[in-house]
Amino acid sequence: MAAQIITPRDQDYSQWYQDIITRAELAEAAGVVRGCMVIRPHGFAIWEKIQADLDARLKATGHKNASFPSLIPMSFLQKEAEHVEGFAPELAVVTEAGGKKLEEPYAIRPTSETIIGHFFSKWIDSHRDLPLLINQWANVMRWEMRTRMFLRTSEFLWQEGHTAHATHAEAKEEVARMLDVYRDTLHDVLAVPVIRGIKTANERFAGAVETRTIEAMMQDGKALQCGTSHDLGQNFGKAFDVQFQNAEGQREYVWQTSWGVSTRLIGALIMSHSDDDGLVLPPKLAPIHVAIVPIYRKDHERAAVMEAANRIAGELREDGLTVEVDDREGMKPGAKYYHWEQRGVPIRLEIGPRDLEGECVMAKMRISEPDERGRPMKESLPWKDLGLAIGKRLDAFQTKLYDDALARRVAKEVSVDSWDDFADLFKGEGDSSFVWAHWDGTSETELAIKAATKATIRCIPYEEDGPAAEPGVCIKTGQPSAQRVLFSKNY
RNA sequence: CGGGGUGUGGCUCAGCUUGGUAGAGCGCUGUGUUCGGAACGCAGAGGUCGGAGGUUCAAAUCCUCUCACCCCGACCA
Repeated sequence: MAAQIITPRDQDYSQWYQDIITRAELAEAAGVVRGCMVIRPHGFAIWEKIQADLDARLKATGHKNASFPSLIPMSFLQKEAEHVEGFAPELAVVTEAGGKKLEEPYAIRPTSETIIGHFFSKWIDSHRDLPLLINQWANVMRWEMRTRMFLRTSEFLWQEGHTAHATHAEAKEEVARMLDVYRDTLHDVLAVPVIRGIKTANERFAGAVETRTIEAMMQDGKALQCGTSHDLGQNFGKAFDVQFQNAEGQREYVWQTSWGVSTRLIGALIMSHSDDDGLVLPPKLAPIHVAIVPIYRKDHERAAVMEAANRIAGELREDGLTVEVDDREGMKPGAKYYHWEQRGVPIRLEIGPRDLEGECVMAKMRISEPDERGRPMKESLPWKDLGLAIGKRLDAFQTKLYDDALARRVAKEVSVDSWDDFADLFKGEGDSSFVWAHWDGTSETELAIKAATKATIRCIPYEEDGPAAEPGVCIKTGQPSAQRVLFSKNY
């Protein structure tokens, strides 16, 4: 009888989320530092894989990595009025260093537009210096009032891109390009389908002219903002005096962009694919692809089985797979199955005396339908060309996770035209879905809807990512609307 | 910042009302039997009860102060 270690989703979704993180050893609350977490090796390995993939994409689009100080003079933050207003409440500030009170306090960076703006102004003189395409992998600190592991912690890891361009049109292209890079990463690597769109003024980044977003639906129907890309216009250019001389010899302010994704993506991963048995990882991000569980009773069996297990592991490693042989003594095979399933290992191989005779192994995918007897479906695979067979199954698994996540989202997407229907969808505490509805375009209406239902406008969708554009009337006020926007409760 | 809660072996907690030898389960160490979906026996190790002060012959327990963390609301990747 299986011990109920992970709280089922339908019983307590948020406890389930915590349990997954704990059991998979992804992270734990730091405890000694408010709102911070420790990302454990298994969680960090996933982050490193996301990083590696995304970093290659950023370089392929012409960006270069750099590193700026994690402390920012307070006066820098105050140079852009909306920016400081947005971030001031959540700043951690250093007022003393080296045993002395500082002349001017430093903020621990909540984001780096200001300090990078400062250096851009030093580095940019001519239109020939543009575009300037910089990325930084960094930690940032935002003293949030309420934290949740990976989704919102006081300190988190991210990448922040910062670019400067000669024209607004060019900057806008960059904003769109980078949002698509994020979309591609989420689709191809995380296997998380997203909707691209534009944020309303209420949800816009502090200091931006326009904020674009990718929004994913979690299994409970709530939205998670997975990445953003901002058109900063000339706001920071003016605040930090970032000017260049154009080909005609005139001085102009640069047009800037910034964009980022964070360790929140790991939260998105968990809440997109995992089940009541534990973490589920897409093969492209799994730190361990294959776990091999040897099965034996007697000593002579053990020797033969271990020999075969290690030999197979070696062969699979040569095929480029990461393989773990679970040779722990005194632990029954069943316990080992659960161990690796909770950690999200995509495929498990069992090898025992029976398999030695047939020169095969039993393979079990992390997610599989039950067989005729209601037991987990397993498949016998020959030793010959095992790496090939596993590779195929991992590819199929990667695709399946995306398809399943998309299907779940589509099942919870709905267009509504009456306020009663709308309110009904968000009635209960945990009720949420992706609701496409008309909106009159005003902040007042958006806020009124939020106050009534806790649902907010996640984005005004890209044409290709939302329902076909058709005019209508606002769900709340009856005023005219050009297109439907995406409403949901969010994390 | 408002409201609530919790601090006791590594983890989850009991003990506190009614002061009197610091406990359980899990985990850990050793050992033997087990081993194809979460095994069991035996023997062990491990705790200044968040901190400071007070009351008392005696404080995990009562009182005062304090610190930290967690949860619920308003902000955010």
